[in-house]
Amino acid sequence: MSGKERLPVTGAQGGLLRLVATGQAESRAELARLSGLAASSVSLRVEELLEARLLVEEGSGTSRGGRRPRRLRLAPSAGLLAVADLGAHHVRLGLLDLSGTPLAVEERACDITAGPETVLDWMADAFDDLLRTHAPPGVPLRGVGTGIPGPVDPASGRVVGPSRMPGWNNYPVADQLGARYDLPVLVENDANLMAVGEARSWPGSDNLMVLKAGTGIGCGVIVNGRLHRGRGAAGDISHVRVRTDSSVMCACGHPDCLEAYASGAALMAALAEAGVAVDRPADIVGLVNDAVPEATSQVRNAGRLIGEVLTVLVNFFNPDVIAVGGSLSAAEPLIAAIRAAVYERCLPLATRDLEIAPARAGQDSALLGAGALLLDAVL
Amino acid sequence: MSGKERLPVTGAQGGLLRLVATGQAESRAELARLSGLAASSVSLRVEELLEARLLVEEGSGTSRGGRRPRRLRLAPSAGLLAVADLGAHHVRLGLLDLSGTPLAVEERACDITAGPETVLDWMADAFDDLLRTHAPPGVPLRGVGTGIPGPVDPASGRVVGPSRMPGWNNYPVADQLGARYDLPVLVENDANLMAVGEARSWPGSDNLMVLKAGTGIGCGVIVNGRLHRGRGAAGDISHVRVRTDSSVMCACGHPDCLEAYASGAALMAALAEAGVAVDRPADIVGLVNDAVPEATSQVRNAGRLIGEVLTVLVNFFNPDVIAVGGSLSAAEPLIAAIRAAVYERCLPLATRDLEIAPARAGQDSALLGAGALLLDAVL
DNA sequence: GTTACTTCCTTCGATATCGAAGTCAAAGGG
DNA sequence: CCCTTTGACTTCGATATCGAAGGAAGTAAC
Repeated sequence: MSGKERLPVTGAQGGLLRLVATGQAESRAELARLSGLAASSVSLRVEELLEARLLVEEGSGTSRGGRRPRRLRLAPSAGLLAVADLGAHHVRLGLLDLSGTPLAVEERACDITAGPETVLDWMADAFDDLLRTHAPPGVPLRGVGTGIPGPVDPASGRVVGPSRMPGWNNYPVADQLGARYDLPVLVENDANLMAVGEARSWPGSDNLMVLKAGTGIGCGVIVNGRLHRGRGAAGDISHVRVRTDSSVMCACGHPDCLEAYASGAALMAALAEAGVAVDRPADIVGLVNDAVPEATSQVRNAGRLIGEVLTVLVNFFNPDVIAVGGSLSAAEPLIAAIRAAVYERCLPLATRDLEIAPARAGQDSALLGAGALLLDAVL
Repeated sequence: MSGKERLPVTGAQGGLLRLVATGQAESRAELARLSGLAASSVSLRVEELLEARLLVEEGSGTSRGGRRPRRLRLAPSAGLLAVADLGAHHVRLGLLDLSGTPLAVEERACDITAGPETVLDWMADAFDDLLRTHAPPGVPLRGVGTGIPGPVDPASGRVVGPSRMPGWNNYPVADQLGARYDLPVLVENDANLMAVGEARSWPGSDNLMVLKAGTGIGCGVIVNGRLHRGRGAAGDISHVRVRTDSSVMCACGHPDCLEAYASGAALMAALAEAGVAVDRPADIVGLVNDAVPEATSQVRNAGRLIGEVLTVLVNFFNPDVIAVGGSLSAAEPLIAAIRAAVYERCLPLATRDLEIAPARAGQDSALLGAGALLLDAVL
């Protein structure tokens, strides 16, 4: 993360603006409760933010038994964020306002193997396109962020030892974007962004795991409401050894990695061998819905293997929620099999209040997550 | 945790006092740096704390190139904490000053199966003994805490579903201690306390796992410098399924739990079967040091199994440190086998800066941890 | 309609914090 | 030795925050 220009706010104002932007607070009273500031101080700061045209007052909210609150909203003209979610073959691009609401989202084909210079330049051009076509006039861009389908060193914004991204190793992604934009820049692993985006859909749950079941298997971890990065590699579960009868060598050099059995790529390979050819992992969901036996049994087996890995993590981490996203998550047998494995084997204490459910935030969750993290950099 | 009386400090004073108590700061300048307060504000607050006789000025520290700092210490008369670490057959009892330094520690035999009323009353009597014999006159007791060898619900201070503690299930431990002391009371799982105590010995490491290898296998997790509780059960790894040839049923009702193979209890049973009888898990260390082949091979195997479980957690959680404590940790082959398994199988990115080492805090780590957590409740 | 109560928000004097400037006390270099 | 530099505090006026009190605007019950 790097960046220079920030919103023209001082100390306490930033915190208040953030509470409004994230939707946690809609009135001065809520701001006072959540920020811990005195109600009088909140009123003063809000007055300044209204003056600065970063907030607007808009009608009134619903009464909670007394006077109705005056509803506060982020001014539409406060700023924009340009965010991307880079995948192996596609990119999702989005333009968000500062509250994280998408103004425009589009998906384009993009070959990540073309190398970082090409892809990032192309991405920046696409951002410029989006801004030209969808940005209201006079609204400034405040930040730029992208998700990367591989490990990212959070401090330097570099890609570190990615598996399917030739030419990207150790490339300073954040620096290059920063050179073009002179704004706060965010570069983060895609599963981590997805976790942050998803977390907003689970208010009250401070500890969650977000599983991304697509071509690969990714996982993002939210601890105490914040993204857990560890030393930059946290959340990786794809190269955990699973208990199986057969033995398969994974690309990482170890035998019997979860990814070699339960990823979308592995499922596609197994189905092809059984005579059922599909192009993309998402197509497997269609096969399952059409009750193609090979597909259902493969997906169920993948769910069981994933679930067995999760048992360890559930006992250890004891999350409130496991949200399952990614293109395979639409296959019901997958989640059913995960649930079965976890609930059977985990400690009752750990599963007592555990919810295992499909992700709620939808396809844009990584974009929303990028917006949420960028907001922290902007304020 | 419950409690009423606190130290007579207001807002900012508490934070400063804590920084001194935890040893993070020794001078006004350090307090200013760490607290984020202005140097002038720090001086004012420190003046008040000196006035209140909670801090004392004591000589001067070493210069960092300029004027020497005036060293600040917690006043010995600021208060005491009474803490205990309840085990299956023994209790360690300690009297700490507010900076967590033990004034007195002793270990007594104690049968936890006697039930909570008996044990807790006995414990309180033991605290009173300690206070009579070792407390300087006029120094008030500020808090009471104990570790429990089983799961504890952090909110209510109750024991929840313990395995080897008949009669304790759902017992309101915190309430009973609170009824006798009218002070802040802390009740926490023993491995968690150990983790908190150990964390202080690893400055700069914000994410650590502390493994307790004794009669059972426990684990405490520090995330971002703070104890991770999850929903109250976090850190449990003893009932994770391990990969083995044979199949053993665990007391929890599932086959092949880690505890059934790698705990001190399991090792003792296996050694007895091989004709080598020992009384306590700690005795196994002696056998290993005497190069008794059965013992060494059993311990090494236990280390391998523990290490294989840790691989999953290292990839997922990506800690800075895994500290191994408990009575078995003195056996070098145990840690060596853990290291071998983790370094062989984990992602290089995850093990790049990972340190796997014996616990540094020694036998009193749980007592120190109880002191550290109590300090938060007291300030 | 009247009364009681709740919640939202503002006013205003008391208090806490900040930060720039200054003092104090050491280390290090000719 | 004297000077410069560095860091550790203090002083003091400017600023931000607090909190008690009160007005504003609603709900709920009778």
